[in-house]
Amino acid sequence: MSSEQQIEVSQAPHAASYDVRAVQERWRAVWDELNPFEADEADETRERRYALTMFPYPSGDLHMGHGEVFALHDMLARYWRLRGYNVLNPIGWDSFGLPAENAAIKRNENPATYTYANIETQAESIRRYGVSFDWTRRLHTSDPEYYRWTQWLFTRFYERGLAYRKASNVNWCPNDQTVLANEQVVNGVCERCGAVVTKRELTQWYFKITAYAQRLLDDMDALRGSWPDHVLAMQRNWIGRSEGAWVDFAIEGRQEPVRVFTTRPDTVYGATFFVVAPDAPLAAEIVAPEQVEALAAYLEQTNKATEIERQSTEGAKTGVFLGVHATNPLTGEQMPVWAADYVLADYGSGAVMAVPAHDQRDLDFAHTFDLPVRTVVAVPGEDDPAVSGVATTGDGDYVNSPALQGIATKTEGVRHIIDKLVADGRGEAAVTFRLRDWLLSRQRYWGAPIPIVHCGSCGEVSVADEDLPVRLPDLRGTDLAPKGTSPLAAATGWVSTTCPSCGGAARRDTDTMDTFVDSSWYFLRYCSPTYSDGPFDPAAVARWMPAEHYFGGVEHAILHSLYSRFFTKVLHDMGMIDFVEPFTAHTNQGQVINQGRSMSKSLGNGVDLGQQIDDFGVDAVRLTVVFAGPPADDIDWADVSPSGASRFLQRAWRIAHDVTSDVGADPASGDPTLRKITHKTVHDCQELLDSHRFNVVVARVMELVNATRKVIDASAGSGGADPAVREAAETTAILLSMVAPYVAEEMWAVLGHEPTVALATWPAVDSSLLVEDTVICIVQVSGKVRGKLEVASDIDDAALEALALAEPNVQRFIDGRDVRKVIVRAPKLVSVVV
RNA sequence: GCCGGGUUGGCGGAAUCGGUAGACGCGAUGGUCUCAAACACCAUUGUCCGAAAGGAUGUGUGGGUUCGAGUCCCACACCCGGCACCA
Repeated sequence: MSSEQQIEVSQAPHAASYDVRAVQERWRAVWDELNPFEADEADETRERRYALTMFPYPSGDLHMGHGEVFALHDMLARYWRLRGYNVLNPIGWDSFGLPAENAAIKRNENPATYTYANIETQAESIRRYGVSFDWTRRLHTSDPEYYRWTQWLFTRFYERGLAYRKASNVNWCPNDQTVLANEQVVNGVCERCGAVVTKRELTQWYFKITAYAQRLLDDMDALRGSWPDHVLAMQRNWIGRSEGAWVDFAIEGRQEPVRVFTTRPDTVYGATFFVVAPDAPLAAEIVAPEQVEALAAYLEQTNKATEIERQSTEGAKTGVFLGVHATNPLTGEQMPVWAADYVLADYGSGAVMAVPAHDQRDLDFAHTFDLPVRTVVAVPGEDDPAVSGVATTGDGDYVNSPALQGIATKTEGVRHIIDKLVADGRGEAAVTFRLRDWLLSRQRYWGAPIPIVHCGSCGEVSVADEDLPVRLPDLRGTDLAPKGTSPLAAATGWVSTTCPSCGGAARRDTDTMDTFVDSSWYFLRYCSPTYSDGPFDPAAVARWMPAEHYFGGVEHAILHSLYSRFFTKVLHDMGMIDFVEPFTAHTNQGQVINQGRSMSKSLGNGVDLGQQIDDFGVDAVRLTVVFAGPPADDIDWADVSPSGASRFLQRAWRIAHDVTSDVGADPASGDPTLRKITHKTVHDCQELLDSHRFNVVVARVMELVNATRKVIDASAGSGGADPAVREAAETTAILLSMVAPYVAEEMWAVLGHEPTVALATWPAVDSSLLVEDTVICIVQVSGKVRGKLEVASDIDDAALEALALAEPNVQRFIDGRDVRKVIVRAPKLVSVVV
């Protein structure tokens, strides 16, 4: 910083308030010049910490949700910086994606135009919001220098067999005209646009995330306690591990037996029919000639049903007999084989053994089609399902089960049957997962092109590293309109290329990648955003990763988090990084709502972040969201008071202006009570911040300001000369800088410090000031508070007991009764039992 | 149905080691200032009894453990979130 730079501060000595706008302008300029928030790549003396927050998608300007997450995240980042850590706090944009493409079609332009204009707007708003980002590391996933490496990673996954193409029945959004991952279909509708999702048989690209299912599950153990419980629970549900067995069923007319998965191999004796998913290849394969037509009709009916109808558990079961029989491997009985849509084609083998007595779905189906029910577990206290119509699943005595005589528990029964199946060569223990492979190809333009070339003679060939990135051709307007195939397919000049392998004519793959691919590794790129020899500099990543804390929305609890965890594990296996989990700790901030409901145009209850800032100032808005409650809780804007926050900040500012002692005045000579409060506040705030209880930190700073005000006002206005008041005011400025950086800078400057409170350090706590000379001791009689005593904090038990028993009101309640016991917890409590 | 989280004044919340329940703030009421209002400042503010001292009661419901429970245990109710024909 040049020495001639002077920071002008509103110096009117007894001004009642400050000009919020002027202050915001002034300090933003100082931060831009000094860049106090840049991570120091070279500094080896300070411990490093990586503070990560989910990068925004550039649709329009920032909204209240951004205001909340940035305020919370920044409080933590600034706290770490104050505590002396070398903090990496980067920002970027998740800038590929459909909204920009849809906007571009309407505006007849390239999506980049809209995207980068929005990014500039948001960047300006974020800077105004005073978030302590390191702007030198800014990245955008739609930049060719970024997606070059997204493509590079794809080719590495491809080489390892983790990216592959297959044909299957996939989710199709008729509105966006693209396929969707399972994760993007919510209650049968497109998560993005709300259109009812249908199924289509298409060949698509997948990432083999299922190969990592067990590790994704196991490694969550290390996250317990530092990730939200519900996020871990959601991921666990999503992965959906289940233990059971593969059981072989011979099917007439088929050479090989069909393996089906069951979690209840102990109920094979109760299997009375066999069900295949109508859309599984197996159904068409085994159907008897005379039933081919019936199956085709049923399949058509099933496919027409929307996902919502199909997934509905209401309503009668449907199905069609396939005209063949399967053999129960334990009873040898012939069981009819049916096709029914309650069996899912892509789970297990797409077929199940039906045990109607002990599975409600099978029982409902059996009732609909009048199929036999055989109870094999007699559960005590429950009616026979064959009679009651309610399937039982509990432990009980096995009946009709020759191999399970005398066994009384499910666990034992399961193990027993698995052993038997293994011995007979008809099955084995098995684990299946609900998790499916990640469908990553999209038939849209504004994403990273899949770096694969299709060659007539060589087949799929990945583009050579030195030819990356495969850049998007410049398409705009109606060229981008959804047609069911990728817009890239229409760019014929772009599509035709030469085969990297044989040099012959070939075609580029015309799909682009799901934007979740882009965001699965951006946190790694931040560590070395301009690195050109790979997606990231391994040394830089080793320095900063894993991120100590990740702030973001709960809407990414499954998708983005799971995918990022998957990428991290793959990169670990590739030897590029030495950790297996990317985010050590994770917090989901709540939503900002208004009047009990989500903000929406139709309800007219929207709250505009920019307007709030114009009305109350950045500091007051940030303080409001932090003070509203715990970070994970929703904030109802109708319940909070930015004007109250603003009032408090003015009070704090006046404290600094009332300080009349000189810089460096020795606080030791100051008011001892205030000093204790100051040091206790710093000490407590440290613990509160370490456990992310940011709202309580604000409350404690408010208490400090209140206490300081009292001292200033006490001695007829001369209290401002007390060095303890200066100490309190400086402490307030530093603590406040985490939440309300602008007013904190004003305070810091008026207190005679420069150049910026952003370079201040956490106040040292004098532990001798944390010890109270006297404390209030409460005295209970029969568990009720009957007296309070002010006693020396080092009083011994005997003396305290004597004092307590002598207290008049305590005496009154003992009232001559026998004192049976006295519990003394000196110096805070005496409990008298009568 | 399964999984996860929760239920504390008029409101947001605090009490995170089992030890004064209601910190801090909002709102409300009264007051000072003002011709008046706004702002600001001061005081009061869980409920009930009481002039006060003080007492009773009180953290979703019912039980339990303990000298002592918002906090621990058991059962239940309700609310929020996620998943849901995954065999």
